[in-house]
Amino acid sequence: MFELVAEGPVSVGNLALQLPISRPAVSQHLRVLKDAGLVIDRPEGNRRLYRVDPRGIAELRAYLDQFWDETLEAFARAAEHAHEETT
Amino acid sequence: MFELVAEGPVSVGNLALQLPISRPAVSQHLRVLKDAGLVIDRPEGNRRLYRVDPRGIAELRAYLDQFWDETLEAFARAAEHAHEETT
DNA sequence: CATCTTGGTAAGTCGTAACTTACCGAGGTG
DNA sequence: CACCTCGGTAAGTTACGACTTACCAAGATG
Repeated sequence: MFELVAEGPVSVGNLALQLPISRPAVSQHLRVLKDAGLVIDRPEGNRRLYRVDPRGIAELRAYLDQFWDETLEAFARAAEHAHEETT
Repeated sequence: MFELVAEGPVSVGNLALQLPISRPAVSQHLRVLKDAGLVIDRPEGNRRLYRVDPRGIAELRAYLDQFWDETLEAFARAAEHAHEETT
């Protein structure tokens, strides 16, 4: 779903065609993604085109980076302890 | 859950104490995270210590980066089209 | 070796996420 | 302005994820 949206602006109906679920189901998925700040939609005449929101992706990346940092810190602490024992 | 594990190596029971769920529930969560490659566990005497797997985090970041790139690409294509129309 | 601690697994319950069909409103088109 | 396409919303069902209790295996400890 998200991967399809990432390929470029797509309409709801178009997405439904490429997925094994109904159009309303797609609509509901998109609402969740939109609420999560991961996609943006804009009206294009009769239809609505959805695309990925770079800011959402960036936010998610930042969140992951936090874990990355904490993991490294934890490693550092563990290494220190090991050193103490050896010392 | 994941945030607690990120703070450093923790035992299953210790996690359960800090969470509003039972120990088996924690165990099951950890199995999912482990299957997803996001955490690693190692036996420590009687207990098992869990910690975040940096490789899993890196993989997830890489995956996100893909969306980031595709989004930028889509933007580039859109910009080109707009240019054509203006030209 | 009896017993305690620790953690994983099994089985079952329960809440809710994900889907369906049916319906409605808005925008395009003859 | 009748009619089509497109998409969101409502209501209902159904499958599944998250939890519980009960049980079992493995390691520590007297």
